[in-house]
Amino acid sequence: MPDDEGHPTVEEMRLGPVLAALADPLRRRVVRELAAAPDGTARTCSSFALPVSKATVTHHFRALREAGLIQQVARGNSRMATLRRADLEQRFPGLLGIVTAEPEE
Amino acid sequence: MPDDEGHPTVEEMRLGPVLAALADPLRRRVVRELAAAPDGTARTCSSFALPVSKATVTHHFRALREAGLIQQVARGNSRMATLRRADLEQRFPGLLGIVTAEPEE
DNA sequence: CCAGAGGTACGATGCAAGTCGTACCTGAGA
DNA sequence: TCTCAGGTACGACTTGCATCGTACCTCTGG
Repeated sequence: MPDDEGHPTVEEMRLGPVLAALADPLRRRVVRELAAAPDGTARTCSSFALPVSKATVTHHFRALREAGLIQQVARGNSRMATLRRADLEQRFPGLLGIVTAEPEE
Repeated sequence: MPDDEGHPTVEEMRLGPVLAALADPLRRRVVRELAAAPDGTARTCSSFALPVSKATVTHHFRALREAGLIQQVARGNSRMATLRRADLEQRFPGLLGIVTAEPEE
């Protein structure tokens, strides 16, 4: 069962929601940028400078979080997002590499 | 440029449409069944016995075809569908394996 | 030749998704 | 303390998607 903030466990990750989350180019961009950074890198939602409103940013990060792609932890004022790299590699080996290999859109 | 029937070339395959096509469980089921069969296996749309109407089946196969996942060739009365296994492995290595590894839904 | 099966095309419908504005809450910092 | 930036919640709107029925085309088999 997902926790209070909607993070599924590794076993709870489903391919359908994961692929649906990655079908959106903005969300793939977030995953790509996190994957390009050192493992464990935590960034705020706003640091990605997505070309949409704040409300829409929240919407996209929820989709990523509930699919299991990222983890969000409250850190003071903001919520830092980290890529669940090891979990993803265990559950869907190679998927992250495919997203990373995609050229900028 | 895609051909008359909407098949993209390997270079034209885009991750977004491919992931969007695979986000649907019915379409993943088609890909899984084709991937489980010997390479080159050609099946008719109706042979998958999808639990939807004929019109919807056509819709799903078009999505798969235009994303580049399958190839459809007219064979007499029907259109045989084959998995573009080698093309997919070249363009998105490992993706097919991830879909295949998914348990029946 | 004709009936039927396999598919497509088109229009309609219902629902989910992406988007936004606004209001609101909560820490950080002046 | 007060202001502001980071996020969330909610409602509204629009677009896209999955779905269907129906009509239609085209082969194949009797």
